Amino acid sequence: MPTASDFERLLRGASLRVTAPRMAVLSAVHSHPHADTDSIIGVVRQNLGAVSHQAVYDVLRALTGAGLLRKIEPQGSVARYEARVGDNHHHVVCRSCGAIADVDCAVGHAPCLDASDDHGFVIDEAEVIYWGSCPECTTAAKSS
Amino acid sequence: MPTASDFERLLRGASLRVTAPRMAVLSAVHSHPHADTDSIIGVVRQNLGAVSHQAVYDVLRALTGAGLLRKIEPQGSVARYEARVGDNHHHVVCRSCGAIADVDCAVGHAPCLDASDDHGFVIDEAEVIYWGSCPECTTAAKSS
DNA sequence: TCGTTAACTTGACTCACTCCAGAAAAGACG
DNA sequence: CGTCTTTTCTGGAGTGAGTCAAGTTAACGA
Repeated sequence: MPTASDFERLLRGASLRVTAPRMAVLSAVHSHPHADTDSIIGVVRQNLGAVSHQAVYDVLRALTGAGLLRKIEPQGSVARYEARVGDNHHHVVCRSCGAIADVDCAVGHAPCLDASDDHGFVIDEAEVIYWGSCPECTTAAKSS
Repeated sequence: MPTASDFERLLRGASLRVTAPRMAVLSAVHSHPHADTDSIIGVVRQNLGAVSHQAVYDVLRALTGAGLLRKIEPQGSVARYEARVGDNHHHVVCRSCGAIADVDCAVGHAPCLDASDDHGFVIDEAEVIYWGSCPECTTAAKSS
């Protein structure tokens, strides 16, 4: 778990101003991976008091743009953010409860980056989402 | 390009009632792959006259549930539908203009379906989205 | 310490999508 | 063919994540 000064260093490294909302958002995402925007707002407000939702949206966009956070939005779910960036990992999401877990890349460092026919597109990233059932839901389904 | 009777057979095969809106939606999706809901509504109205957006949403959900259509929704885009189902193909989407193209599976019939650590999840599908730049945007970016 | 400029606040607004209740049509059965 | 039941369609209101815009506040370099 990174400290406040780590976050500050991250922000300065991205030439972003160091403000309380930004620190709080960074910290919230680090401690709540895959949290949706609303939860992040909640966590930030617990730590800072009143913060406008607009500020949080703003900060999230700024940090995502700077590469400090990553935004993921699986179908049927609202936007979620995570702090693991730059290591090209993927996600499993549970069809019934929506739980998300990280999955490291199965086939080397840039999985499936070779499409069989790329239609002339210049591909720079492959995003993989595994759909399935989480342990809890699998158990629940069996016992019912 | 399938004919009206093909669509009718599809609907009956899925034990769905054959109605004009459904035929029109099927036809629209077949002739406009990756179209968003609004465009589909537009095409359907061109063919049928007045149809409520509600009916189209309803039909799209029914057809998607029956496996006749597939819904895709890349980040930052509204829901789109396509008629290619059951062949496990993926998509490239252009970061700048949002264009979508089909990509056949690169590594056999179920690509990347083996996650290195599945956290106990039972995985039944791997969805891959390639991000990049389409030929038009690549050219435009170079010349500017 | 001061000025510039980026960041934050407030509040209204948009837009894809959903919910609801009633009307209409499709399919089943005699 | 006519009636009944079920499903679908219509129209309109509603929801909620996210955005826009204008004005205020605060970070940071000089």
